Amino acid sequence: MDGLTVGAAAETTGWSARMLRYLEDARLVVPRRSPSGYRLYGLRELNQLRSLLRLRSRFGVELTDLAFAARLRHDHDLRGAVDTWLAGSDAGAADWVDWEQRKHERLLAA
Amino acid sequence: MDGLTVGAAAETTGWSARMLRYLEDARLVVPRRSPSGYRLYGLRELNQLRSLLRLRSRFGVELTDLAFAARLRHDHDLRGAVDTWLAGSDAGAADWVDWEQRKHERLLAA
DNA sequence: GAAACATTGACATGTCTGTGTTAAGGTTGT
DNA sequence: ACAACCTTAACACAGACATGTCAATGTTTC
Repeated sequence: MDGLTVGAAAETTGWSARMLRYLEDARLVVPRRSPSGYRLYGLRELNQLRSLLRLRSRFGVELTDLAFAARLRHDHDLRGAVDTWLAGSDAGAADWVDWEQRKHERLLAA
Repeated sequence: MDGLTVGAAAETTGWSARMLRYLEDARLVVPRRSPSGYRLYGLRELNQLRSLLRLRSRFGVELTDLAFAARLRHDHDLRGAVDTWLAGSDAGAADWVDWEQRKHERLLAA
């Protein structure tokens, strides 16, 4: 029986059982299941849960923020688009001129 | 007359004037001001607004997501913490717990 | 000086997030 | 077999997010 059931995991991590199920829905911390369908939290998941609590309390990170960061990490197109947007938005970006120039040409063409 | 006023900027970009003010509150697109306090949108801001629209429609990126991405880019501590957390929950993590677990999974799958 | 714009501030609303609770039923351990 | 767990599903609700709209007031333009 390696793995804590949802109530035990809740008690040792500080989350509520409800939130553990919610976190699974959000695909942020997904435990494996016993043959009868019980959630089983192993060391890995317990560590994820504890560090997630710290992330929230120390940095005010929302769960949606983390989900987005995960998406950024996996979707390379999205990451490029976001990075480009942020670069254009940062005053100190070195490639800003180039970026603006291309958009300007598109503008004039329209 | 360098810079469009909020209504004109709204019309050429496709946003509403209300949303332009909201985006300024969110610090995503911040125009400069005329001496009397009118918002003045230059090329840079107009480009930001247009590409922001594309980001949303093409990738379903929310404004809060973008704000968080901007925060990630500037707050190095936060970025490290988030990256660490994602590494611990990703399949490709180098963490020993994860490594151990993946070894088991590979064995079981074989 | 009036029309047409701008400003801030507030109220309204629909949707989503985070969380608790409760109901109807399956599983486990003593 | 009975208590104490677990499961999913649903209702509830406060707070935030994304928008619209309206009011009171200042600015630009003709």
